[in-house]
Amino acid sequence: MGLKELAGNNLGLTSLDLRKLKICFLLADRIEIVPTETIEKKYNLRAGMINQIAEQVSWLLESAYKISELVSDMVNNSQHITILDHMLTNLELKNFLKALALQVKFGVPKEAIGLANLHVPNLGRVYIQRLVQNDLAQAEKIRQTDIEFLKKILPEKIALELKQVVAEKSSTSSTPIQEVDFFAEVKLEIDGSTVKNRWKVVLNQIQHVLSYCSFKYLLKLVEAVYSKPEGWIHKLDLDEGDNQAKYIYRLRKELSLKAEEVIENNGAGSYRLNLKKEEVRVNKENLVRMGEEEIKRLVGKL
DNA sequence: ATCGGCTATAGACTTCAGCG
DNA sequence: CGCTGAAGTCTATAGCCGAT
Repeated sequence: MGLKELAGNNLGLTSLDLRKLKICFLLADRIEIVPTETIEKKYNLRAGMINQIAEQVSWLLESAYKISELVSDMVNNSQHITILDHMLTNLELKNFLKALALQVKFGVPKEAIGLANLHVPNLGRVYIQRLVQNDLAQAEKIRQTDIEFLKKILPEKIALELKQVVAEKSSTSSTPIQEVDFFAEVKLEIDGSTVKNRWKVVLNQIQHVLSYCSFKYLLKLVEAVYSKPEGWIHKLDLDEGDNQAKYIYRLRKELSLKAEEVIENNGAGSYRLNLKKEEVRVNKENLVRMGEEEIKRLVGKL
């Protein structure tokens, strides 16, 4: 059904319904990279208004995503699971909301979210569409593409900038770039500054100050996320002796975590952080500045 | 206050010998 | 061979204590 039929209002929709539908159609067009000029004419709105609508709707979608995440956490900890809860815990729904929020925000198709999220200056929807049409939606593909070809489909300055950003992204990550999750947000931040002998970290937007021992354990777990397959580190690599369970227990307690939440155990004597590399940010400068040899050594491996 | 050594206990899970 | 129960392993959670 197009706008004209809707405007004819054969379905007896209220004007409020029509307004909502108009925004839906508008945003859908925008995601499919219909040129802004066309959208302006079709919906009789100017670009500024269109961007504002996208911004607001994206924010609401992002909120819906956050709620779905919270509810699923609550449900995971409860015994009573209804069909509704299943819908809310559904990973697909969460991912859908998150992706849609970003799609609406940037006004690009799903496969181009990562590209838009690179925030390359002046790389707007239209240029992104050219990249998508040339099967260059993934950073890795752009990395492998000759700069001369990029210059043909993008203005030279943007092409050079894009190449550079993509190269930087891959050098900070040891895995191939296609595995990088562009949706990832920082969940754990190792700040590394100290407050009265306690070390600052931020987990899920909540700040904690850890004892040296707990902090060291956390840093070792982070290092394993970077260096080991699946991020598992055996307790004997964590520490000598046989107190590891106790120290992990103390670390969890200082982070207000329950067992198996964020810090997992695999039943074979290994522990890991249930986080992706992209979800962890380490302030290396701070850590090195503290001058602790052991900490410096760990930072060197990141 | 923090750390690390030692100890204990409950519970989940695995292994294995012995039995029918 | 499959089943069962005992023994063993591993973890989470603790407590106590002495050193710093």
